[in-house]
Amino acid sequence: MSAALNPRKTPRQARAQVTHDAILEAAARIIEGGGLAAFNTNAVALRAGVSIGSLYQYFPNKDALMVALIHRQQQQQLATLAGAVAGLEHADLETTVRALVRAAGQHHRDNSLLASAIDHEEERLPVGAVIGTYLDQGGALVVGLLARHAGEVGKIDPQRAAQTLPVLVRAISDRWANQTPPQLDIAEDEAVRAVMGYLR
Amino acid sequence: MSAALNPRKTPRQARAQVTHDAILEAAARIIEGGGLAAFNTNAVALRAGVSIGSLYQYFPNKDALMVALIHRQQQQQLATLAGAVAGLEHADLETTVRALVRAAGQHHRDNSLLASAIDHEEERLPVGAVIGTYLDQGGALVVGLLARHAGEVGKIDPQRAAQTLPVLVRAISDRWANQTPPQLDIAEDEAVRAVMGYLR
DNA sequence: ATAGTTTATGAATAATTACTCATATTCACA
DNA sequence: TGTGAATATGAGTAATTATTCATAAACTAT
Repeated sequence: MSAALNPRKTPRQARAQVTHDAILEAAARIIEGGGLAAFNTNAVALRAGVSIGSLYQYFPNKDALMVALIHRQQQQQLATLAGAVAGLEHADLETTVRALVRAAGQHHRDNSLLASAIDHEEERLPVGAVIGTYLDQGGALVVGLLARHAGEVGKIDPQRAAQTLPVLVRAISDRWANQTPPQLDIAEDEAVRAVMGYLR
Repeated sequence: MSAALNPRKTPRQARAQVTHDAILEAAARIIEGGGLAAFNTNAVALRAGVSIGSLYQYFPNKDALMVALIHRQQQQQLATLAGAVAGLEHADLETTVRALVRAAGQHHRDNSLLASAIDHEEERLPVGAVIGTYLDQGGALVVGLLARHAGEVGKIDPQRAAQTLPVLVRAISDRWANQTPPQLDIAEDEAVRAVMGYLR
């Protein structure tokens, strides 16, 4: 089956970085457009505007490409959340929670099929260590938040909260955003309610 | 692409029902074992112990098989939850919530890869109407629960709660159950905490 | 400029996989 | 017991798809 899941070669020149990025971006857009069923290496190369050979310069096989994509998506997600709380150091708890919820919801709405694909593939591929890294960083975010509002929250294990809250927000946002028509305001309110309820 | 997603033929004789069921069960086990990446019609037929031709007697294409599988899984999930609250008509709120959480968690733990696969495929395939049916039934469950414990819960829109709570429970259970090693006790506690927090 | 290294190409190959169909078997029912 | 309908078969076909590799082009550094 899949031999190595590690990158085959690291881009050294600038153009190589461009190619590398284009491939990952194309993979993301392909999955977002048609799900895992549409995800194949030839389609990715085509969409990226590079040859299929170039794809295999950087990724030894399809699973390795998926692993890299998971990695990339976690980075973006973390950056989105960090950006959402930047500048809110002195806001109250609910304001901060709402900002996080809104950012997470937005990010996820824009990458709905991709997010569920990654959820699925994470379970199948040995990416535990990689995920752990981002969980730790996301955890630090939550820990800081809880520390700042220690008075307003109940007895909470920050490590637990750091894992529970993101998936909670995401699931609720998903449910309400995928209605027809999407209920974005309800999505936000419900997620905030759940988070605040959990915290108190 | 996928022409029709409807079943091609409905089993009339008992042996046909057996074949039909075996195919769906095999599909479920294949996905649970290897994810969507392992899900192909030849493998399903082999695992089911029937010929590939038999599979196509009942399902016009691979997507139709997936749709039928989604249908089946929703039925099982609903039955599991209904079973969990049967006999708990006079229990207190937290006890009932915990029973529901435990049942949902168990069900998903046994079908972790399958559940995430269905999550993903639901978004891609036009199964909105089918899903709506099960949501409504699950909603009725929640509505009844809230009515019985009206005094213990805050101001809640039952229709909202009926959509928010199931996905919330599931997401949290999933997150903690998919750790290595699985943290089943934490999963349950975190889900109960979130639900109770939401309700109050 | 030159040589060595990195990057890009894409036709070709090998495997995998969705799906068909002509035929055989089993059933329901008279 | 015979007959038509329902069910089952699986080798075979046509597509699709993962992956390779020999070659060319572009870049870096001397």
